[in-house]
Amino acid sequence: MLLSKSCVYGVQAAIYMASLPRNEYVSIQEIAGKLNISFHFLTKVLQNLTQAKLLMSYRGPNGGVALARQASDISLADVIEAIDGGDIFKECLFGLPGCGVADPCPAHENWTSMRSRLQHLCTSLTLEELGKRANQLNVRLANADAPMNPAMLLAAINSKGKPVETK
Amino acid sequence: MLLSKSCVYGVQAAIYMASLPRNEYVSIQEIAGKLNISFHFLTKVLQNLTQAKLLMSYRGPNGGVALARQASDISLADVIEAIDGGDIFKECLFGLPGCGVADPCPAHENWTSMRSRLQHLCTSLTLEELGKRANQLNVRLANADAPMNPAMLLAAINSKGKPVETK
DNA sequence: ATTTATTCAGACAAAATACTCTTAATACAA
DNA sequence: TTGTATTAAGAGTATTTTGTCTGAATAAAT
Repeated sequence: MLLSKSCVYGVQAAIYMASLPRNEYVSIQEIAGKLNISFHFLTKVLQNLTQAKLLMSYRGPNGGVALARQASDISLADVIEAIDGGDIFKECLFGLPGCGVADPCPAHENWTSMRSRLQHLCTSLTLEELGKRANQLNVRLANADAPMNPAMLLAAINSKGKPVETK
Repeated sequence: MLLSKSCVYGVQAAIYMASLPRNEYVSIQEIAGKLNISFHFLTKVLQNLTQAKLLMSYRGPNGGVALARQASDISLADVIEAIDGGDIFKECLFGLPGCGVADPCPAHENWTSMRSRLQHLCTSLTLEELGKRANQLNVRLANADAPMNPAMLLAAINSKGKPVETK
C-alpha cells in the first residue's frame, strides 16, 4: 500500500475532525469509535500530528484534539508527511538512494512525473474539501462496519420513519 | 513504499535479464551478485515469477532463469502483479474494502484517476524498454555499491586507459 | 482534596515482512 | 554412476509494523 496504516488512520481522523460542524476538541475515544480504530493506537498516531502542530490537544475532562489551523489550510500532504515522512514524494520507484537525473534508475523519468502528480494532488486536497465530502450521503471515511456518518443517519431516519435498531 | 522490497528485487532482476544481449539462462547467483541482493531471498522471489510463467527456469549446471516471453511482451505491471498482486492497481487510497462509485471514500475520484495513470504507465513500460535504458551510461539498476553495468565499465576503461582498481 | 476524564509516554505482544539456512530435486559432466 | 551445479521447497530467524496495555501527567468537576 502507498500509505502505512498509521498514516491512513491519521488521515481518516483528520478528515473526521474537518467534517464536524465546528472545530472543537473531540476526544480520541470518539474518533476511534467512529472510525473503528483501536483507541490506543490512534492515540499514538495522533501524537505525531500534534507534534507536527497540525493538531492541538487538551488534557482532562472535555479535552481532546482539534485542528490547529483552519481545515482549508491543512492539506492531505501535510498529514501524510507528518506521519509517513516526506519520502513518499521524493523516493525512487525502486527505493534506490541517490536516484536522480545524474544517476537515474531506468524508470526515473516516468516515475518522477507520476510522483509529482501525486504530490500535487495531495497538496491541493485540503481537509476542508475532504471533510465536506465526508459529510455527503453514501460517502464513508472508514470500514463499512463503522457507524454511519451524519448524512446517512439523517437519510435513514427520513426514509424509514424511524431509525434502524442497532444491537 | 509503493512496492514491497520483494517486488523491487523481482523487477530489478527482470530488467537485468532484459538488459542482456541475448535471452539465455542466467544463474540466480549471478543476478543476485550483480544487483547486490541476497541470493536465497532472490531465489524465493523469482520463484513467483516462474510460477507466473514470466520466467522459465532450468536446474543443474549451466542452468538458471530466463525470460519466458519476449522482453517486449512483458510489462512492468506483469512483474509487479506477479509478486505484489494486482491490488496496487485496484486499492483505495485508504485501503477501504468496497470503496467504489457506489460507496466511495472522500478521495475516491482523485485517487482512481491517479491509479489508472499509474497502471497505464506500468502496463506500457516493457522490460525491453527498461532493459535498453539499463544499458545506457550512468543508468543503474540497483544500489550504488553494486558492480557497474557494462556500459559504465566500458566507458571507464576507455576514458582512463585502464580500469579503476577495486578492493 | 479527591475523583474523573482525558492526553502522553513507554513497555510489551502479535503479525507481517524481510532475510537465512538446510535439504531435496534435477540435470549435466566426468 | 558419482560428483557437481543449479533451482525448488520449506523451516527457521530477524526486523519492522501494527496493536495492546499500564502508568504518569494534566485539568476539570465535585
